[in-house]
Amino acid sequence: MSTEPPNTESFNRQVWDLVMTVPRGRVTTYGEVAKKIGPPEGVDEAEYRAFGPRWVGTAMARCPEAVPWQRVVNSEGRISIRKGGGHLKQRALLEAEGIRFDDSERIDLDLYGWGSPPVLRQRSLFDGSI
DNA sequence: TCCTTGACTCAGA
DNA sequence: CTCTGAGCCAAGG
Repeated sequence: MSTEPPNTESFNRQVWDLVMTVPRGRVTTYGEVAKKIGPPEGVDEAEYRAFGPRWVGTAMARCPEAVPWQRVVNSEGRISIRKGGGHLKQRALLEAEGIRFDDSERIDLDLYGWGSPPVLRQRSLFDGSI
């Protein structure tokens, strides 16, 4: 098991359900999603820490239409590039939601991260600072 | 059968 | 900041 968890069906469903709750204009990471879900039965913590994020990525690669897949980025706050050009559409969708990318193609997770403080976001939206 | 390829992350150098 | 290795497996060419 590495690219896929023991019970792929169940794990994927959990990933999709969770991502469904990420609000418009916000992003989360593969690692954060994995952490919130926690290791499936029979998978020890160490292994899950190592592969959970990848399993989430695999799940996202197969998500249903209704899932806001564009709101999941990597731990650096960058869009993971893959073959097929999906990353280009992802960037467009995120910008359309009001998410800004800095000069190095990175999203400020303190600002747009799922769990970031509202205060920070408001101030930034107001004067463009931070 | 062998080799490549995955929507990841973190620690080290 | 960049680049590697480790973690370690299934599917397809």
